[in-house]
Parts: sequence; C-alpha cells; structure tokens
Amino acid sequence: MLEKTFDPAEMEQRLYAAWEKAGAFKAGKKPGTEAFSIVIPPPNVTGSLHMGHALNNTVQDVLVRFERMRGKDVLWQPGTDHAGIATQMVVERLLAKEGKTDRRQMGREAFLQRVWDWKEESGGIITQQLRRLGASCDWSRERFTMGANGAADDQMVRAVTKVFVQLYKEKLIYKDNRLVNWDPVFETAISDLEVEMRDTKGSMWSFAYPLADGPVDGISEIIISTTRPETMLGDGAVAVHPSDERYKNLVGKMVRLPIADRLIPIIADEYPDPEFGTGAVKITGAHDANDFEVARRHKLPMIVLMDKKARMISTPENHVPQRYHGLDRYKAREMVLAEIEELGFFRGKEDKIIAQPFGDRSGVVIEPMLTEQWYVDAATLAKPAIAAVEKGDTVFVPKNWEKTYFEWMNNIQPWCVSRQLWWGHQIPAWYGPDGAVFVEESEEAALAAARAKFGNDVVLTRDEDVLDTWFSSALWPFSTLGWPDKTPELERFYKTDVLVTGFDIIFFWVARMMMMGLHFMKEVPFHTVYIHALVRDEKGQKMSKSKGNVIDPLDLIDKYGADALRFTLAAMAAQGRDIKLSTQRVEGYRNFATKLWNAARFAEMNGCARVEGFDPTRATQSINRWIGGEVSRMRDAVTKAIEDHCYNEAAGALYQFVWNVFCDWYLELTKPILMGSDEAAKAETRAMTAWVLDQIFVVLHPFMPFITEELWQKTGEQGPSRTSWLIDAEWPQYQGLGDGQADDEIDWVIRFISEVRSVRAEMNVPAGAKIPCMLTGANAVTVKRAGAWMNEILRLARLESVNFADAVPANSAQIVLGEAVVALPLTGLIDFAAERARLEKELAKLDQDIAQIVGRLANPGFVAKAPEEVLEENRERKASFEARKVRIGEALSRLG
RNA sequence: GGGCGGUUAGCUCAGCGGUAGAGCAUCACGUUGACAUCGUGAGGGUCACAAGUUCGAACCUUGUACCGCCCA
Repeated sequence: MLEKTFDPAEMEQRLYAAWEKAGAFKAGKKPGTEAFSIVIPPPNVTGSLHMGHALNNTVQDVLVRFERMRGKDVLWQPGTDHAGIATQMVVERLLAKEGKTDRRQMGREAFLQRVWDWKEESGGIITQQLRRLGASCDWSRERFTMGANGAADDQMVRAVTKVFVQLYKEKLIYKDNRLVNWDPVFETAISDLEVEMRDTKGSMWSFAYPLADGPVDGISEIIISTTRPETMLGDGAVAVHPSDERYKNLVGKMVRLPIADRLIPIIADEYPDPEFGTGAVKITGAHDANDFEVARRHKLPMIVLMDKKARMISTPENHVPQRYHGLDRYKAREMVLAEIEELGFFRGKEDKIIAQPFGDRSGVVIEPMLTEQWYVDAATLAKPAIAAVEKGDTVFVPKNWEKTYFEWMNNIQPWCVSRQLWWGHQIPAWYGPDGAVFVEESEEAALAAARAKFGNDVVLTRDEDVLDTWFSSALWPFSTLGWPDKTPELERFYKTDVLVTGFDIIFFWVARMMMMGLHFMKEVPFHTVYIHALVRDEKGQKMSKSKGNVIDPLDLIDKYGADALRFTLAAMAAQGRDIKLSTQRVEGYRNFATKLWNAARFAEMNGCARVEGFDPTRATQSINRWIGGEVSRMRDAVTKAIEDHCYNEAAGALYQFVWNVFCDWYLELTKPILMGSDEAAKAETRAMTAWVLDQIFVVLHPFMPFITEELWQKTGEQGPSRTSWLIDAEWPQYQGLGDGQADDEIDWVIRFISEVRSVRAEMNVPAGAKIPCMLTGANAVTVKRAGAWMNEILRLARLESVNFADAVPANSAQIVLGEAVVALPLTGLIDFAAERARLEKELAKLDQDIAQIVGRLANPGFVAKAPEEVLEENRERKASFEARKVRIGEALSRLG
C-alpha cells in the first residue's frame, strides 16, 4: 500500500544507489544497437553544483534516459576538469591556513602531491551532487583531465602530450611575445574567460606633452587623456587619426614625454577616435591591448613597466626613474599625477565609469603584460571548424548561435595555452644550454633530439609552465574514450551526439572541442550543440555570490525533491530565453509530483492492477477508448518535443495530460464504473487505469526519474511482475489507439459537466445543493449519451436528476449544448437579473465573433485569396455561432 | 561603436501569419468515494510604440523607445 504522502529525500537516495549498484547507467550493454553518447562538459573539480549545472545536467539526463528507453546503447561520459588556477588557489589557501609553509617553500613536487591528496579527499563533491540531481552518468568511466595521478604514462596525460607535440611539429603551436591577461596575485597569464569586465568608478586625466622642437602652427603641446596615468611612463608614441585636420601638420613631429623625459613620435593611425576627447591617444604597447596592435603596426618600442606582481620596475631599458622602482601600480599613479601637476602638464580630470578587467579568482585588476608564452595557431585550426558548421556537420540548436560561433571563429586570436602555475599538464618542452627548444613526448625523446643536434649528451631543463586547463578540456570528447589508443569505445561512441552547454562558453568549449576534434579525429566531436539558457534569479539578475542572490539547487532538492527541480528547469527551458527561477514554480511542480502519487494511490485502492497481455486498443468502454487516444497523442507530443530539444513543450504536454486529462477527467469519470456493478466494464477500466499509469511512468521518467521509478516498482507488486526497472523500460510505440467517436462522446460529457458547473457558480447555487436538470431538444445521440453518462454527470455536476422534456421549464437557467438545451429549473434559487445578464453577455460575445467573421467573409480579397480550408473553417464557425445565437436568443425570450 | 536577444494577464513565461494561452497570484464557493501539496468556478490583455507588407499581423519588414547580454 502506498504511503499517504511520499518522501522524496528517502526515495531518491535509495533509488539512485540501487540504479548505480545495478549498473543501470553503464554504457556498452547493448552491442549491435544504435549508440548514443554525450560527454558532460566537465565541471571544475573544485566546484559545487550551481543552478547552471542543474539545468545543464537535467537536460543531458533527460536526453540520456529518453534514448536509453528507446533502446539505444547510451554513454553519458562524466568527469571533471583540473581547473589549474582554482585548484591551486584552494590548496594554497589551505596551506596558508595551516600556517606552516607555502608552495614555494614546499617545492613543486611536494606541492603537487599535496594537491593530489586534496583532490582525492575533496575533489568529488560535484560528482556527488550530480547524483543527487539524478544524473545517470556512467560513473564507472569517470575521467579527470589530468588522469588518475598525472603520471606521464597515464592515457589522459599521453593524450595531452601527444596533441601538444604534434601541433608543435605541425607548426600550429609556437612561442611568442605578446600581451596576455596577467593576474598579479597568481602571477600567471589567464584566459579571457577568467577575466570579468566590471564597471568601476574611475577618472580620465588629461596631460600635455610638449612638442620637442617648438610650436607648429601655433600649437606647442598635444593633450592626451588616460584612465591609467602610470602607464604614461611606457608610452611609445602619441597617435592621431590620419583624417584629423587639427593634427595634420604634427604627424611625424616628436613630443617630449614628461617624467620619463624621452622623445616619442606623433603618428597617424586609424585607431584613435577623432570625436573622442582631444582625438590624440597615448600609445603604451606593453600595457594595453589596443595600443599593442598600434605599436606593432608602427614598430614602436614595447616598454615593460612592471614586474610579475605589477610593481613598477626601473631598468636602463625602460627609462622609468629609479624613484618609481618597486612601487605598486596605484602608488605609481598617484606619484605620476603629482609630478605631472608639479611640472605644469596637468590639463584636467573627469570622473567617469570605466570597464575594468578583474581576475575572477583573485579579484584584482588584470594587467595586460608583454610576456613570452606558448600559443596555438587558432586561426588555422578554426578553418575546418567553421566549415563543419557551415556544411551542417555540426548543428547548433537554436540555430542563431551559429552566428555567434562564426563571429568569434572568424576573428579568433592566437590562443595562449601556457600558464605560470604548477598544477596542470607540464608543457613537454625542454631547453638546451643555448636555449634551443626540444618539444617531444618524453624526456628521453627530447634528450635524443638534443643529442642529434649537439652531437653529444647535454643537460636539458623542462619548461616550468603548465597548459591551460581548456587545452585538455578541448580533447575531452575523444580523450575520455581512450585516445590516443584505438579503443572500442572510441570506435563506438565518437563522434558523440549532443553537446549540451550554456551560450557563455560557446567560444571556450564548443569552439575548442571542434578545432581539436576535427584536427585529431578528422570528424566533428558532436553533431548537435544544444545551447541552453542562463539561469537567473527571479528578478532576472545573474546569480552571484557577491550579490547574495544565489539559489542553491541542493537546497531546492532538499525542500522539494530532485524531480520537482528537474521538472521546473525543463519546463522553463524554452529555447532562446534566460530562465528566471522562482521557488514558487518549483513548489508547483512538487505539487504535480504529489498529484501523480495520489492518483497512483487511488488506482491502487481501487484494484487497478496491471493485467497480463492487456491490449488497450481492444477496450470497449468509450471512456477507455478515449483515454487511449489521449495517451497516444501525449506520447507523440513528448517524443517530438524531446527530439526537437523543446523541453518546455515536453514538460507542458506531460503536465497537462497527467493533471488536466487523466486526474481531472479520466479518474473522475471512471469512479462510478469502479464503484458500480458492471463487472466487465470495471475490469476493463481497472486494467486501463493501470496501463495509463504505466505509460505516464515511462514517458515522465526522463523528467522525474525518482517518483516514476518508485511508483513503477510499487505498482509492480500487483499483477504480473515487472521484467525490468523503469530506467530500462521501453519507450512506448502505439498502433491503433484513438477513436474519434469516443472523443466526441467524452468531449460532450465534459462540456455538459463544465457548463453546468459554470452556471451553478454564476447563479450562486450553493456548492452542496443538488438540483434537477431538464434536457430539451435533444437528438437521439444526445439522449443516448445522457443515458449512458447519467451517473457521472449527476455526480460531477452535482445534479439531483437529469430528465428529458419537450419544453424548457419556466424559471430556468439555460445552457445551449449543441442542438439541445440543458435547463436548470431554479425556482427560488435563480436570480433572474443575473441569468439575463449572463445570457446577454454571451449573446454580445457571439455578436462580436459573428461580426468579425462576417466582415472577413465580406472582404473580396479574403474570399479570393485565403486557402479553401480557412474559408471553410470560417463558414463553419459562423454557422455554429449563429445557431448558438438563435438558441441563446430563445433562452432569453423564455425568461420573459 | 559592432552583434545578439527581449518588451504578451498583477508575476514568471509559452505562442511566432488565420478563434490570445499556461502556471503562480487574486476573488468566490467547497468535509463531492486519491489528493487542502486539493477540488469547482470567476475576473484579468488596444500582445511596448509607429509605419509598412498581406485578404488577414502578437507573429513578417522597417523605424522608435526602453531593458538585458556578448564582443570591442
């Protein structure tokens, strides 16, 4: 017997453990059938589940469970990435807390051991949380971007090494001196993804740079503006737009840079905006990305002003006065401002909001720095990746994201892959005594290459840097399947089917996986990329810790159950929209789960057990024939919606069917049968009810796996024993369900009951009062239906009786139902004014509808050009409205 | 500055050429043979604005306003 209420917490943990133990998530169980694979976008090993993960993994799990039930051999490949900077930070903080030692004192090897220890202990949090969500990943195949222990012979490490070496030998990886996003706290280059642009209160200061050789056309100085005064020490030029008349005669002249006391040229370049400020711009090639490009075009010197901690340095090369040496950037700024003022070159200050780059982990302002780093020639790798999407080998859903993809790929920048960290894949590059570089898959191979070059053995030192975490993530779709080894899994599951991800990382994940997949596998990594929305709070704000508006998915799971959370996310995952999550919505879907539970409980109480070999197409009761058709339509709608990645439509179809069709009408309309004495009808209805519930369990399972599995097992205790768990059950296929006559009949019953209920409420008939009802003008079909459904109508419409009459009794409220009139004689109860108002209101609405259609049909253009079926539909509607109008008119006149 | 998207019921959102929808909230009624985490009923919308295309526009086009996001 089912409990009166269900307890998601108890049931979820138990069922998940049972599934996992039984190997229900394992891939490779169905050789010979079609394969379906998804790789999880690997979450950060230091991470914990946030709402974005919850949505992302709900969608993946819906797909995976759906395809598994459709009989495919499904692999959902899980794992985490090693998150270089984040993980190193976590462990360094731990060290700081212990207060004993720091990374540098420990040395690289000991530190790395410490990180691995941390990973073993605490690195699995998010994978545990994914289990709470119900994610049916094949955990037996879980991978980590650094492999089991980071050893050189580990397959995940070999994959990264091989890719790096091969790309280097193909000249697609090279070393270069360029600007990078430098994090002065972690003292490493970081990726654009790890940089957050924030609007900050800042100022724009204006300085004068005097012309070195005296005035030209009466102009003796040029005024530039800057938000970063300290960088003026590294200026290589002043740039003006070539079309700017004001400066035409100044181009080519020199100005004297104050403080640094150097001469720099005035150059013409397209970069400055003549409309903005004075139209003249200082160019600091080594500390600003735009300036870097200008400086490169004009071969200006790149003057490095700062060290790795973003402190000023004074060197013979950079001409920074000694007094600046060692100063923090911001101290230097104050000093520059003071000195400029003192020198008389200050020309004004304007406060304004400026967008500043912050390291998302360190929280400090990122410094663009000129450093030597390893780069991937992304532009070359991007070409096939662009072509693949153009050809349709990989399709984005929704399609408009392809534009974003193309936009970025067509303007792709060299990809900086080196990081000045210890935690990560150490770059397989060794340097000889003269700096010669040997990039090889092992130290032995590098030594051999060095021997070949130098003619004798030399001592090599390995590059200290590690690779960007994304470098290994880019290989994820094939490295997790065993590459570079030729494994059966690689053969069977690559390319994968769908990548599910958020739009914010199209560039980082999708683009890079596409590039690497095509280059090394000669095939796209996935045929479909489903881009889902961003989850925001109920006000539409991005959730962030600093705003304090984060909703923790685990809190919602604790409170409402994983099924409710999953269903909410699916129901709100309309394509192309952000999701504003409100807990009310989750509560509503928790109620939906309760509703289903109670429906199953009701069925159980009424002996609705499954019957071996029951064939719903052979049901004889029209109510059972009707619900069969409804099930079939619901199943088709859900199937199509999932195939089309319209998860909200699938969820909507399920919700509507379970609540508004099955519970509201089928269960209510069959109650008299189940309580009645027609044993054949009762038996059929019991079997049908159990059958419908089974269909609900199956089709709802991808969205609400826990409650459906639980009910599947509980209902399995009666009737024939279950041959499989629900997770392994087959997705239904129906033939021969659906019966137009039954649909018409049940539709009539529902309309009858609804109309009576509506009139009762409007006439203020007490809900408990049972009133008589007269049916007039009924044709044979209606008479038959009324007879057949008498009990149900009496019960659900709260009627005392339904009798047939030739004329509508006086003092009745009247309902026009098809050709007949349902009259509720309400002497003493009826409020004539209210009844008149009700009918007149309906008449007015009919008049309005009729006028609209008449107007349309009177339009020669419409009649000439509209499709015949639309014309026909309009004529039919007009006829039916007019017929109804006549009856309503009659009803009104009977009121006197 | 470039690009993408949004503006539909009080709120959150579907709908994207042919009768304006859902959930929540609101109001009224309710001990109806599972379910008050419920039932029944009701009210509530010039689909941001303007012009155009069309027989017909919430939907297509263009423009305007406001709001997001991404990239510079």
